[in-house]
Amino acid sequence: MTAPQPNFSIFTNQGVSGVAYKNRALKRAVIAYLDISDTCTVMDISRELNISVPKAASLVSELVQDNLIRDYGKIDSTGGRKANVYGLVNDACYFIGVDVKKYYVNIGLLDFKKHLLSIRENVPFRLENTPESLRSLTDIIRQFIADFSELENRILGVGINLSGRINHVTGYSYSFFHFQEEPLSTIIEQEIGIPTFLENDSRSMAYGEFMNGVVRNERNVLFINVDFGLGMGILIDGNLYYGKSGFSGELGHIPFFQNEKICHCGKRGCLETETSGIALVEHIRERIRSGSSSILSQKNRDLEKIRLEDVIEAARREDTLVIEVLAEVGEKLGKAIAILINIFNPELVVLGGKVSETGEHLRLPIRSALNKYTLGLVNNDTQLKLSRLGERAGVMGGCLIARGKVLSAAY
Amino acid sequence: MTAPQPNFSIFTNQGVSGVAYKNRALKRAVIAYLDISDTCTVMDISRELNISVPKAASLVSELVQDNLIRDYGKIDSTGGRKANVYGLVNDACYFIGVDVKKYYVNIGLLDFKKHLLSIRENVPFRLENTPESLRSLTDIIRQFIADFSELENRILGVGINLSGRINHVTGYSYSFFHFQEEPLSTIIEQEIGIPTFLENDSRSMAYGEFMNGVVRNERNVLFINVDFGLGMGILIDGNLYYGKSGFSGELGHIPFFQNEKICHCGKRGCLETETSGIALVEHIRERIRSGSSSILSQKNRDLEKIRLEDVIEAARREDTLVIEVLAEVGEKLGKAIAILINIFNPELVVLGGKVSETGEHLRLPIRSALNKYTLGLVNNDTQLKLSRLGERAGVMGGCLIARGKVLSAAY
DNA sequence: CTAACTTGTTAAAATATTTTATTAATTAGG
DNA sequence: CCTAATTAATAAAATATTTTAACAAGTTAG
Repeated sequence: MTAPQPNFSIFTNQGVSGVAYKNRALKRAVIAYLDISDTCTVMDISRELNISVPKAASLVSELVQDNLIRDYGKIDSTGGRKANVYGLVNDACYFIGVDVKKYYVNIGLLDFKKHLLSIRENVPFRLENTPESLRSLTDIIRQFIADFSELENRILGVGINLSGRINHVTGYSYSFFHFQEEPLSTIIEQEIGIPTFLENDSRSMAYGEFMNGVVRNERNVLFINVDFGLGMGILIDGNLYYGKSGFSGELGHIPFFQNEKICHCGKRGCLETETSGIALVEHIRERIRSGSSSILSQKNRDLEKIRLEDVIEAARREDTLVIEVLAEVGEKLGKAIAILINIFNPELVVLGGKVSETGEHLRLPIRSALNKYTLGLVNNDTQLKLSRLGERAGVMGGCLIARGKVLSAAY
Repeated sequence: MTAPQPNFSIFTNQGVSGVAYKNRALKRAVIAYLDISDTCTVMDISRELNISVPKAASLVSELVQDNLIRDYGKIDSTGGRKANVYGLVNDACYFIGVDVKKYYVNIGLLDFKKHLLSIRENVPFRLENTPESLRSLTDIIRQFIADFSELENRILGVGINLSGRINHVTGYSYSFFHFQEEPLSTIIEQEIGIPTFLENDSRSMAYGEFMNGVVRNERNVLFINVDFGLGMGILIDGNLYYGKSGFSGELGHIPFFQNEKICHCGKRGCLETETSGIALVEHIRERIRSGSSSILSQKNRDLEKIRLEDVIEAARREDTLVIEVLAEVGEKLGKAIAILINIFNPELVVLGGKVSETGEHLRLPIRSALNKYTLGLVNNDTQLKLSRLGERAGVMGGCLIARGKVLSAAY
C-alpha cells in the first residue's frame, strides 16, 4: 500500500514570489535538514532555520498535508515532555541512477529516504561514441522505468554518469554522444520523459559515497576513482566542486611521470599511464612475460586475455605477483595523493573504483607513501578509507545527484 | 571633518535573537552587497535579499541612522524616476593589516570602503621564533596604531599575515611564536587592544588580490605566491578555502622532483627546492660559478651576497642569465600549475610574490608550460595573470581579512 | 507520591512584513 | 509642452510571524 499522491509543488519556484516563495524555500530547507538528520522535531527546525516555533509547526503540518513528511511518533525521553518526531515519507518519490561503464550499465531506483530499492547490474552495453550506442542506452533506461510503471508519476529525476568531460549545468557531454546542437541531457530527457541530469562518473561516485557511504561528518573529502582510468571527485564544505566548466578533478591527466608512454589524451607522462586499472593489468602482463609466476600465468593462457576483473580476483586469492605490483602502483598513486593532501588538507580521502576492491593491498602502500611524502602535521589530519559502496557508488551517486537537483529546485 | 560616531552594534550578535537577530543579519547582508557593488538602490536590495521594498527601505534608513551608509544622491537615468543611491561611509571604520616578512614588516590602514589610506613599508624587523621577536612585532603594531589615535575607537580589527601553518579559527600559529598555551591571536590582541586575526601569508595575499586586485568576476581563483618560499591561496566560489585545519595550499612542499635536495621541511623533492625565490638565487649563483656572465657577476662581488632583490632588479634590466634561469624555473613551476589546473579547472591563476615582479619573464615560460602539460579544453578556461597589487597584496589582504571577519560577525 | 523542574505544544496578542494602491519623478514621443 | 509610459518611493491595508503566556506531558528528587 502506497501513501496518497504527494504534492511536489515545493520543488519548483514557477510563478511564486514573496511569502509563497520563501515558504517553499523553507520547506525545502526542512527536507534538506531531514536528509542529514533522518528525523527531527518542531523544535529542531525552529533552531536550525532560525524561525519561531509556531512557524516551524505550521511548515511541518503543511509538509504532512503534502504527504512529503510524516509523524513518526514520540522521541525518547530527554527530561521533559516527549516531542513528536517527523521524517520523510519513504515512498513519496523516487529517483533513478544510471552508471554508464565501458562494457555495461548499472541502473537503480532510490526512494525518498535514500534507500536503494532496486538495482540491475551488468546490463550489457557498449559505450561507443555513436548514435546507436546512445539509442541502446536510452532503451535500457526506458525498459527499467517500464518495470516500475506503478510509480511512474513519482519518479522525479534521472541521473546519468558518464566518463569524460561533462558540463553539469548546461548538460553537454564533450567526450561522448556530442552529435547534436542540443545538450545531451535534453535529448535523453525527451526520450525518457523524466528530468535528466548528467554528471561525471567520478564526481557522481564521490557524491554517493559522501551522502550515503563511508563519509560520516567530514565536509572536505577527496574521492579517488581507480578504475580503468583514474578520476577524482572533490567535496568542499559538503558540496561537489566543479570548477569553471565542470572539468575539475582530472587527476588521471596530471603531468606526473617522465615516462614516454603516450596517454589516450595525447599527452605524455599522465598519472594514469602508471596508476590506473589498465596500467595495473599491463604491468602484470609485463612481469609474467619476464618470468614472474602468478595464478594468472599458470593457465598457460593468452596474456592479452587477462582482464582487470581477473587481477582483482587474483588479489583476493592473495596472489604474490598481483600484491607486489599493487604495492608499486600504490606507492606511485600515494605520492600523487600526497600532493592532493598538501593542497587540500582534507579530512578524508576515499579510495573507490574497481581497483579499490583489492582492499588493503592497495590502501596500505598508499598509506605508507603518504607518510613518506607529506608533513606529519598535515598528514595526521587526513584519514584514508576504502569505499563502502564499492561498485554501487555510481548508481547511488547518480540517484542522489538527480535527487539533489530536484529537491533543491535547482534546474 | 569626520562623520559622527557610527553604531557598530550590527557587527555582533551578542544578546539578540528573533527579529532583532534577523535584522542584524540583513543589515550585514546589505553591507556585504555594497562591498561588491559599491553603490546600490533600495530596489537592488529588495531584489538581492528577497525582501519587500518597504522592508529594504527601512533597513537602509536604519543603516543611514547608524552612520554606516549614506545617501550619495540620484542615480543616472534608467527611463523613469531616478533612484537614490546609497554607499558605505568611507570613514565609518578602519582596519589594520600587518604583513610579516622575514626581514621586515609592512603595515597599513584600510577604510570602510576598502581604500588603503596609509601604508608603511619595510619597517625593520627580524622574524625569529623568539619572544623578543614577537614583542618587537607588537611594538611595531602599537606604534602604528598610535599614529592614528584620533581614529582609535574606529579601528575594528587587525589582520596579521604569518608564513607557515596557521589555524585561522583557533588563532594558533604552529610555525612561529608557539610558546604559550593561549592562541597567538589572543596574546597579540591583549597587547594591542583590538580584535586580532591571524592568517597564512599566501592566503591573505590571495584574498587581497581577490577583493581588491586583479580579480574581476572570477569566483574560482588560485593565487601562487612565489617569494622566498612557494605558497598558494585558494578561492573557491569566492571564499578562501582552508581545509580541515587551515593547512591547505601547501604548494611548496608537494613531492615533485627526484632530486636530492633536502627542503627545510625535512622532506626531499619538494617543489620549492627548485621553484622558489631562494632556489632562483641559488641557480643563478651556480651558473655564475660555472662561468656564465651576468650583470650580477660583473661587480666581482661575493656570490653569497646576491639577494633576491638584486636578481629581480637584474631581470628588470633584461639580464640574459636571469631571464634564462627564470625560464627554467617557470617551466618547472608551470608544470606544477598544470597539475593544479587539471584538478581545479579555475577561471584564473594569479602570480604574486616577490619573484612575480619579474613580470612576463616569469609568466611566459609558465604559460607555455601550461600549453604543453594541460588539455586544451581545460587550459582554455584558465587565464594566467600577474598580481596587480604586488608587494602590497599582503597588507591589503591582512586588512581585508580583518574587515571580512568583523563585518560578518564571525568571531 | 508529589513538588519542582524540564521540555513541547498551542492560543492569543503584539509586532513585523508583505501586498496593494497611490503618489512622485523622470523620459520619450507626438 | 503635454501625455503616456516607466520607474521609484511611500502610505494604508492585509497578511504573516514572532512574542508572550498558558497549558500539557513528561522526569527527577526528596
